[in-house]
Amino acid sequence: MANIIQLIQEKVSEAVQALYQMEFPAGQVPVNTTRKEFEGDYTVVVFPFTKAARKAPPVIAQEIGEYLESNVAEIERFNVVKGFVNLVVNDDYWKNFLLDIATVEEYGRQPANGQRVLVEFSSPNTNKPLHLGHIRNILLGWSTAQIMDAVGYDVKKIQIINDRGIAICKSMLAWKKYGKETTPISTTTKPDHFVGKFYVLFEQHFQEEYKAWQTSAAGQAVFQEHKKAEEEEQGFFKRYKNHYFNNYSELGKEARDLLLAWEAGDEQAVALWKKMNNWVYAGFDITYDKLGVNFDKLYFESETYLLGKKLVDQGLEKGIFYTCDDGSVEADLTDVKLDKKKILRSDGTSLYITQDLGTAHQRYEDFEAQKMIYVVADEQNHHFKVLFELLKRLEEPYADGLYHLAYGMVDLPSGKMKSREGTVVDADDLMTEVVGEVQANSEERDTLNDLDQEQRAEIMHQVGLAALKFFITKVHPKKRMTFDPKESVDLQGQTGPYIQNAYVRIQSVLRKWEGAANSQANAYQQLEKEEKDLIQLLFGFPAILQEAAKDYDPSTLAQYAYSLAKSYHKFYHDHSILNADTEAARDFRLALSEAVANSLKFTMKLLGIEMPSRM
RNA sequence: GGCUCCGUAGCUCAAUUGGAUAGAGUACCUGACUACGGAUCAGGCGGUUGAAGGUUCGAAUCCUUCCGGGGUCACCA
Repeated sequence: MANIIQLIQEKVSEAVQALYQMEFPAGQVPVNTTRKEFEGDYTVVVFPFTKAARKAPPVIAQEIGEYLESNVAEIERFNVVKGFVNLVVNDDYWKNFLLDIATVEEYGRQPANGQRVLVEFSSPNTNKPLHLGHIRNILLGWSTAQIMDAVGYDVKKIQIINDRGIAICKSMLAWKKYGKETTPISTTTKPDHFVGKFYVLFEQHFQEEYKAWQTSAAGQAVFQEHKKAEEEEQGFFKRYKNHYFNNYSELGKEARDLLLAWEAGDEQAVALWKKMNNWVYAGFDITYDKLGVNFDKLYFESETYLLGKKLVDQGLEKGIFYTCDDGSVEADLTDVKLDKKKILRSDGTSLYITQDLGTAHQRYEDFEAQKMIYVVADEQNHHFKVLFELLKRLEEPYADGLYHLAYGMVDLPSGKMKSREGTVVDADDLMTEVVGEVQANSEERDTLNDLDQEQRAEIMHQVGLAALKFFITKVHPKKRMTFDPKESVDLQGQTGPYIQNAYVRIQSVLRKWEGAANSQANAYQQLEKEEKDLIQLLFGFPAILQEAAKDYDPSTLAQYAYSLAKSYHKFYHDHSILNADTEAARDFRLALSEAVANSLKFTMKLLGIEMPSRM
């Protein structure tokens, strides 16, 4: 069956050729869905043809409308408003389309295209638990992976775990000093939270030490010597913190010594490092599991941080990089406005960018993917521009397939999340909270009392996570978003549970219907407006999926799922299904309901949201 | 300061990529089925799309300038 939009485009192109001898590519003919205040399904905008036609827009619109009406069987009639032709597609077309797809579980899914794509997301540090920022990252990454899979790619989900460096050493040191051999089990603490607690403890002790130093003779001397003109003491010491950590701090020295010991392969340091990281991984696994996500491969920074030096050598040979007087290596990207970039330290050790060069190359060797998507917050836009430019200059074969899926940070109503001020929203706490809200709500409603505890718990988890996930994924990735915990537990209105409820209603109807298999749906005449709205939404889905994949933007799917659910709720309210006037109407509406349920389920799956059949 | 992203209803977000009278949810007010699930539906209130110019049949969308906010400009990651 021909796609009606493409058909209209082709025929308009044909009409313009016949009527005005104008070449106009079919693909560029503007066809929009008709605004609801006018009669029609699709609208052709005729302004682009005015120059060639040398006629007034309404006249052109009339002529094109007449051409389509008599040359396209599916076009029943039309009307003209200014330069717009509103076209009415006949009911048979919509009916046939609906019956074709009604039982297709994942209408819109594309066949495999033979290409592979890697999606990197989450990528946590191992010194503290996951928080709200990670959740946005993970939802985006997971959803993007599902979307790429749905349009035909072979997708591999990966994360790089930042398991080394000074941060984890801080947690390690704090545990050694103040931990008294306690463990997650002995304190019945979720293990990643246990490790995070020691990171916080380190920061507290360090802060105390720093405060004391500030008022000491040594601290005051440094202040007097290094302060800028007119600089206040408070501002100076805030700025000086890193320098203090590296040059004066006792705790800083101990932490750095621990890092050096680790790098030298010191047995005790490595053993402690392993112990604490394993605690964190055990904790992450629980969180990932609750979020319903998983990965195909993990990369550990401790294993990859030395990669990249080979690429540096290659770059030097090719003349892309050069060695500075002090022995450090640099790339000059000033011609593309990216300034100069250090690639190696003067002592020959790697930098962040060096690692990323190396891991990109390594991933290509591991997977031979044509595309790699990095889901990383937009504060790293510059870093990725530089990284991609360097990989291009190194003529890496995948360089054209690199994409940084940058997303805006998540703010709270009170402002930015700050770990130092304790305003960071913990991922586990957040999930517990939404599920708790659902539970309270569900008890009032009392619709699940025939189920056992476990089944109920699963449903409430699904509903709670739907609320949380939809709240986040409905926002365009690029935008910085405000996360209001109060609103995120809403279960009414433009929410995940609202969409689930549409699905649940359909399941309930389908359960009640135990009719014969030979459907009368085909005999149905005269579509109701609400039915047509639903069919047109379903019809538009493949294009929306394509768009979501092209733009790496799950939010368009969230918007689609919401409007489909909304239209269904209205349809359900206005029209009786099982008690319809005729058998044909009943059967048609059952088919329509099934199609909507399938599309809702598929779309939500792409967003990482599960659909319960009751709630 | 340079570069970059953003600014839409009180609040949270849309707007078919330049199309018609800028739409949803929320909050507030009002209404709805002895009906297949009321986590629903309908109505009301709410806008100079940060400001001013420009481009054209048409601008929230493109260009210029300004205002406000974020990010970034490390031999940190």
